[in-house]
Amino acid sequence: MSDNKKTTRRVTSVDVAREAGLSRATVSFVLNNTPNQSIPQATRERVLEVAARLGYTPYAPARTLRSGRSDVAVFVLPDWPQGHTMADLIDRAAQVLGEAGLTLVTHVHAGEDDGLARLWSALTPAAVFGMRPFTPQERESMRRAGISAVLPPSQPSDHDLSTSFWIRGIGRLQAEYLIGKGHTRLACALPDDPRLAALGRGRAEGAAQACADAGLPAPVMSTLPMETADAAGVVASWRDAVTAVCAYNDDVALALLAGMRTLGLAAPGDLAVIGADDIPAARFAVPALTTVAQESGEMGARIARALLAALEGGSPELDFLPDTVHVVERESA
Amino acid sequence: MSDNKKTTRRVTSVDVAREAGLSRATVSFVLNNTPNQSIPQATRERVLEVAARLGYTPYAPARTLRSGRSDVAVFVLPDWPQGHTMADLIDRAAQVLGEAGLTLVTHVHAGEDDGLARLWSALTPAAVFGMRPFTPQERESMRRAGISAVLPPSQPSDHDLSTSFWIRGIGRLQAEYLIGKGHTRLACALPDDPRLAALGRGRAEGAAQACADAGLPAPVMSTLPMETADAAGVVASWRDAVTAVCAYNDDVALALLAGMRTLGLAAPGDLAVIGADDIPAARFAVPALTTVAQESGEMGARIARALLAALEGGSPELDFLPDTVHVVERESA
DNA sequence: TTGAAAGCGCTAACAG
DNA sequence: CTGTTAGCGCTTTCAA
Repeated sequence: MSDNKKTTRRVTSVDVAREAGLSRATVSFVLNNTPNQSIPQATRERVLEVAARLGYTPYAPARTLRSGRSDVAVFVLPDWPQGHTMADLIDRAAQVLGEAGLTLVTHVHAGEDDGLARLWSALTPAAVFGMRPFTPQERESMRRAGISAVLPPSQPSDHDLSTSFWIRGIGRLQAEYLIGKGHTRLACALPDDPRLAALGRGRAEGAAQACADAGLPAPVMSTLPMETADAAGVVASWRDAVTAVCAYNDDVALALLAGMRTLGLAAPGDLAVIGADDIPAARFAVPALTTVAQESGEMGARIARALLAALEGGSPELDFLPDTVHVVERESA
Repeated sequence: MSDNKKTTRRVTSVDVAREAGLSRATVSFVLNNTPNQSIPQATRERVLEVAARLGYTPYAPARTLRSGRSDVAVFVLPDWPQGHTMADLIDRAAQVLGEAGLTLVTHVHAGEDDGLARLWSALTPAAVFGMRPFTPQERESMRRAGISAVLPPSQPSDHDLSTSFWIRGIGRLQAEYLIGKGHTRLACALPDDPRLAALGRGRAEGAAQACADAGLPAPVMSTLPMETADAAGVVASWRDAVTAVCAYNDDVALALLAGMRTLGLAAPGDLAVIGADDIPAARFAVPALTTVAQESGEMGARIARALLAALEGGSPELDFLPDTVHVVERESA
């Protein structure tokens, strides 16, 4: 009749020990499979049985406090909307990390305040991955929080995602594809959303690089409003000067196509359009959108493995190689 | 020259106390703004200054171990791709929770293994929100982990998101809109992706409810493959029997439109189509897609407030009322 | 083979 | 007004 008044007290290893008639040490040994301990099979089973029966769960804070290491990895995401690409990446990364005993969580951070410091002190992650390089201050706060595995590393380099192959490579691949089709005057359609500005610039730089490598003039850079009429205006402004465009992503490409339709222009005849990300809507567009897709799951796995390596004390090797990205050829380019 | 060999030791409150020539207790009091303590302003400033200079950060595990409460909230997300809607929801929820001192992280969980139990014991969250009701086992594991604020609550009810207004309301609103336009024979286009099956069913049930309420026959239920040709097949199978369709979401609606185009059919003349979620691509479709949009930010705030209330010991009141969702009328219906 | 005990960093009751 | 102290639950040496 008398139900427990408050929330029932947590089941600790002491409870298990008492119930099993053993000491906490013994319990801890079997629960952690501590090597170099000769525990009789009978005792072992006894502990396991009692633990299960009592519903014992190790208590993370105590464990972390004692061992100095937590089992949490954090991916810090920017506040712009994430799509399938990121979802796949996270899924695979979580899987790889999980196999190594780490639990992956994500945290979206707009980058304004001191939010990240709060994150470290609320979570004490063992490893952190960010979509953009961390500032020296952020890096310092992580060091203080004792986080040893951080990606990307401090030196801006190829590891810097906003300039890495992962980002620039997309633009480069778009431009190379278009150039391969015989186009010589390109444009880059940049995203309207200010949060996407840096990414947009990164991808456009990749495209510019490809043009330079091919001895072509630099692409025209235009930011593309996400309204059909405004998009049409931008398209009109390109008249004759460009024959193909690298859109920041598929959403932008779709806006472009809509603007062109308004003007009575068709892709790829009047203007070739290539997108990025291969969202579900891309294949259903008219014309079906040619786009760049990424093996984001594979990238997630690589990130996870790099993080794990860093945890082991190695220096994180993170390479976003061309093999993780490819063109999906449809009709628009 | 000699750089510190290992990772420099963590700065603890003892360090601050020593440096400031005070005791840890005093330091703790000022750092936590403990009430009912009369600390001279001078001492207070001294502590703050030293703490800042040394770069002191409280250590979560110790704090949590001692106080029995963590500052972490977790949103458990299903493994299907999340879009803008969820991003907005999470952003706002994080903001509201942040103001209350809680840090929000998300974790994607496919629902297969014991992943959630691992999550609790790696994180010790104070509050948890899930997109779907938790199973009794999961609920039990949370209880054991001492998590007091959980949403949705145990009793399947309106709070059960897969049957709540949040989900069913979408389908209901789609159908009501279509019925309001004079349609009497509806179909529901369900998602192909098995991960989306439950959600799809929920939305379709809402639509069926609306038909029943209007004295109309139940809608035809068809799952729609995400391939133009296959989608066309489904559309063809509806011939004459349906004049309007509620698509699970905008991606499905776009596939539908593509299939119709193949058949030489146009919306809304031959078949009216309404989507859900209002993705960016919706407005650029031909014809522009009429869809149902949600005030997901507002919902995020409500979830956060309900969680906070639960933490205070109140019973979580979570209502997804009609005011969080509305039709965006464009051309396809 | 198992038990006793120390201590991780922090908070809060209790002394002084 | 400030310092001393007792644990929170866990791991892990060290002894028995």
